[in-house]
Amino acid sequence: MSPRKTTSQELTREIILQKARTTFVEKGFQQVSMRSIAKLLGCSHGAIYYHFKNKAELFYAIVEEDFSKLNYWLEETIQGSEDDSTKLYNVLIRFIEFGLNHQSQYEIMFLVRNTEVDSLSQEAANYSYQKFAQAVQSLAKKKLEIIDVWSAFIALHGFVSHYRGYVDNFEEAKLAAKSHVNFILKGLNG
Amino acid sequence: MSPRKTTSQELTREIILQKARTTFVEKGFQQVSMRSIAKLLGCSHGAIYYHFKNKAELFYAIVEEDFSKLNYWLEETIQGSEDDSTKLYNVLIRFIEFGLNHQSQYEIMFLVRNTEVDSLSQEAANYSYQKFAQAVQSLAKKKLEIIDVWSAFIALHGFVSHYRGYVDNFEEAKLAAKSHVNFILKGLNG
DNA sequence: ATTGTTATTAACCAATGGTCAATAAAAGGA
DNA sequence: TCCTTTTATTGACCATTGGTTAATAACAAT
Repeated sequence: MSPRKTTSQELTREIILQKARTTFVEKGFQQVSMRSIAKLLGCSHGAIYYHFKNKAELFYAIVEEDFSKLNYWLEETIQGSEDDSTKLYNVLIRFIEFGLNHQSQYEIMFLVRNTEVDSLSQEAANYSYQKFAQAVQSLAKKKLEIIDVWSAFIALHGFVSHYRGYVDNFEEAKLAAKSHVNFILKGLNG
Repeated sequence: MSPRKTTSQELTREIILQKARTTFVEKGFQQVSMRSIAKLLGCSHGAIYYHFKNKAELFYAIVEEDFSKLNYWLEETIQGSEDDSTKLYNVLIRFIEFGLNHQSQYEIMFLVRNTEVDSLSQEAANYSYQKFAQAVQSLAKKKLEIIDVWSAFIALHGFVSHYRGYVDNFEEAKLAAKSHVNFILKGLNG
């Protein structure tokens, strides 16, 4: 009989995002229901729909934050003080690192082909790829074919796309990642 | 008031598989419901559960057939009469070709991390990789590191995993596929 | 005919994503 | 202080989903 909580315990966008993030990261998009998030928040599922249009939009709000983190990270690597070949290596490794440490987000951005989330994520994914391509091209020893940069990206994507679910974080796949990156560098430099 | 149809139109495992296959391939695992298959078959969804334990098992029965096709195809390529480097190229291309022409099946085998289908698909996926690794190793010019074979596989997987959903079949991504395979060959031979 | 097996139905269950009228708390005047 | 408007929340409701199961009709064997 209390259709509204007192100010102190009111539901904010930020509080929802915070709780939803950890839950999505733990269990993945499909396995999390709006009702389960509501239960964790101690509110009704209807309340969440007041703050977010639907499940996809709630999720996307989370994803967006993380992707700007990735872009920033790539940018930072380019600006760094190491020599170019080290930087290039780092860009590739860090892409994998990001993918495996933000599996749920990576899934939505680069894997899910669900019409619900598609139009939103497509744009951001493209932007992130542009950042990546730009980084690789500016750091490579020789002038690269754009198609080879694309292949390098696809090969990285394959790594993340496979190891996601098998490992919990980047650390667990670090060795394999390093070796895979060296394989890709052979493709780029050869 | 007719809890059973006459013999001529009886529901068999084969008829279900046939109809379900085309539907799954068209729309993907998640987008197809047991009820929608039943509607196409002109029976109730309960009837399907008589023939298959659940949705995952029905789908897996379909996947299994297609994967034995892939294994056979790889085998056939190794046995062929071309020279080894052509054969190697073909093995890589054909893996992609299979992936893009059987997207729904590929998804379940190599992408889905859903506990419902997992234990079943894991085995078959492993077996297919063994076939692939064996083929690549026997066809390469020089003795390959197993980790490099693995990287090649992961890189191919990335290609399929990305283009699935964007293209309807292999033909539409053929050019990109050829270029990607050449990229991978540089990694293997360099 | 009787019996047992096989196939099919339809009613049922618990979840899900999503909508919406009702309503109470808060905020802002007068 | 009282009245009004805005804002946030609830919970009942809807359609759809995957899955279960008792009832029963069709068939085959005896």
